[in-house]
Amino acid sequence: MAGVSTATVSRVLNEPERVSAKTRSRVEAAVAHFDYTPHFGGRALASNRTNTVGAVIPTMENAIFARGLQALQEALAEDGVTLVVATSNYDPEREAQQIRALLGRGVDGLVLIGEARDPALYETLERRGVPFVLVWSWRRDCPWPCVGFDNRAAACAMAQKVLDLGHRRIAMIAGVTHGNDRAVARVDGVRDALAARGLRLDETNLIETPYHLDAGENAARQLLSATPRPTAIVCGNDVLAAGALQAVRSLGLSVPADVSVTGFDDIDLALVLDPPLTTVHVPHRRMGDAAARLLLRLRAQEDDTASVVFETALVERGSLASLGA
Amino acid sequence: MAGVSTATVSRVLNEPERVSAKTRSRVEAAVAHFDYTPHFGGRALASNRTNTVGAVIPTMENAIFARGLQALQEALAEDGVTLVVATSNYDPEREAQQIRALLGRGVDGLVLIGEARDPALYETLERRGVPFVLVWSWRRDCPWPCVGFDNRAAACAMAQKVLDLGHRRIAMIAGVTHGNDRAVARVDGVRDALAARGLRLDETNLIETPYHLDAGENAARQLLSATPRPTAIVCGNDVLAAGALQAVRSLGLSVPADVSVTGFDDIDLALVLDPPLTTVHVPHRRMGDAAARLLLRLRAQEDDTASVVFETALVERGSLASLGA
DNA sequence: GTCGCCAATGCAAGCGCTTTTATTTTGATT
DNA sequence: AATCAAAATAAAAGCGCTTGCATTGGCGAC
Repeated sequence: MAGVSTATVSRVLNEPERVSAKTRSRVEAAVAHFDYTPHFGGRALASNRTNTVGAVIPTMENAIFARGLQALQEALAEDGVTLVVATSNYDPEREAQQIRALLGRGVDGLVLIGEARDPALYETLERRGVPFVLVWSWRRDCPWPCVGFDNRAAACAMAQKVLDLGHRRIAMIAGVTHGNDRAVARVDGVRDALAARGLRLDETNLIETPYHLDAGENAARQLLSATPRPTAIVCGNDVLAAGALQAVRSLGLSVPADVSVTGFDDIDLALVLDPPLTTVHVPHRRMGDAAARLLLRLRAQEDDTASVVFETALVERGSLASLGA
Repeated sequence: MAGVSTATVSRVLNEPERVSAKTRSRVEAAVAHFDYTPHFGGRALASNRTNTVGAVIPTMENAIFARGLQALQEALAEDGVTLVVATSNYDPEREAQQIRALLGRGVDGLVLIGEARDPALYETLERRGVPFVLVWSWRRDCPWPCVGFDNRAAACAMAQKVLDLGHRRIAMIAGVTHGNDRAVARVDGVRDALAARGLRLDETNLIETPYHLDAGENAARQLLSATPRPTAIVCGNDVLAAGALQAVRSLGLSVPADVSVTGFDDIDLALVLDPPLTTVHVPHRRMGDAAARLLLRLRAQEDDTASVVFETALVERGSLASLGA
């Protein structure tokens, strides 16, 4: 209709500056007139790019991932890249499936949570030449590009704080550590802090449980049934801590007078609890944003593709108090 | 390598039963050996299907959508369909963009939130023949397939309950109604209940605000500064209600002794608040699931493609009490 | 043994786009 | 006006897959 070849139309759509203003406007008029949209498949086939990146997260039901994804998506959208999200429900097997499924869909890049993963998977990724970024975890000398923070150090700092306030009978409700390096690191961090004071986290004071409200509540109830009962419960995330708070309340005890409780992540929930949670603030949105940028740089084969590490901050609110205060 | 034509390979991958067992296993071996994955673009181009459905939601940061999406995705995955998610941030303009972007990506179907939308968009959708399902809203005679509940009736029931408990000075914190039929319906529902008793929601007792904790808190503070102050605040969702609870607390008042507060949605948050929220329970997961099934039926051109309406339930917890109790 | 039929497979034509190469147009320069 | 380089456009060759149709081979019936 514009009286030009398809090649020119393609150029108008992809590199408008290479087409003369006159032709361009004619083509654009035709495009608008027919409400034309390029066929995705044809495009992907011919150019071998999909402008799509995939993310595999454990679950959307945890606010931390939801928020990070939101930022990720927004940053990618700025570069015309679409985000495809899949969930693994904290199951390594399922995560591998989802990654393969996304590769099959021709994603140009991947965002994955954490580092714990079958080496064969990393091999596949490298062989295919699909760039990827690991988010949420970070450790020195990680061989892959990552955007995260030091879970272990952050958990250690939190435990130290608890110790500084005089607590000695400290228990922990951790997330399921199988296939979850963040959960592992958080436990290790707490252990580090205790060890520095010659203490240790014995089996009865450590419960590993899914990141759910109920699970946290049950775990806390169990921990609090010990005699003497712990004076502080360090939790693997805020959701578990919220559950713990429920348990304490239901046992007729009070936080922090009888038991202190700490969280991790600093989601909105932490703020509305009563008492508000002392927790570790993690910059979710900024991580999502940084992950997007790093992935885009990797995709463009740019030089500056160093991992990004974020600082966390201990946020003191009401759920942690000094012993006997 | 398997000594067969590409046509046969294609059949093995798509309609295995049409290939003899012997050939099939040879092809499968070759596929496994080379770790072959079909090229998505080629596939999409030749078959004109992508096995992808798109969803445009306001935000992932609200737990209700996160949970619904999770269910949606799981149900779609059972049929080998991938979900692509985009967000509009409650902006109709942006929603339209995202819908067009998804259409451009060749999605085979769409899941959209609510019904309020430029007719031109619906036209485009129909012209393209892309099936879609509207979720979260439902009203009698809605011309499009939808999976939702009657927001208006539910809000009305909640307001009625508040009235039944003796409250007369009732205020409301609503979500932004522009482009959001759910928010509109909830306000209307409350108005219905009040009107039935000869009352009305005047301007000073209705604040419209984004669905954020802070926003809810500010709105509640403003409402509570009136003299005489309202004895009950009905909120457009649980997040706003949580904010309202904060405001009440910060003013040195107590819930429900001084002010009652109600929510809507029944997210986890409602349960951990103190007092726990009286709210409207909405079956998020079941809606996501039902939406997936309906969309798959539409895609397959099946007959049974009627809209699905869910019942909501009023959940009484501690944040609402009878006046003067 | 031959024929016919059906199941299994191969052949080959696209699907709608991008991109390289070739051609035409433009316009600046002499 | 003629020339030439540069800019703009057209031509055409695929990209990797699916699918309608043609072909083959195997097998039962006569």
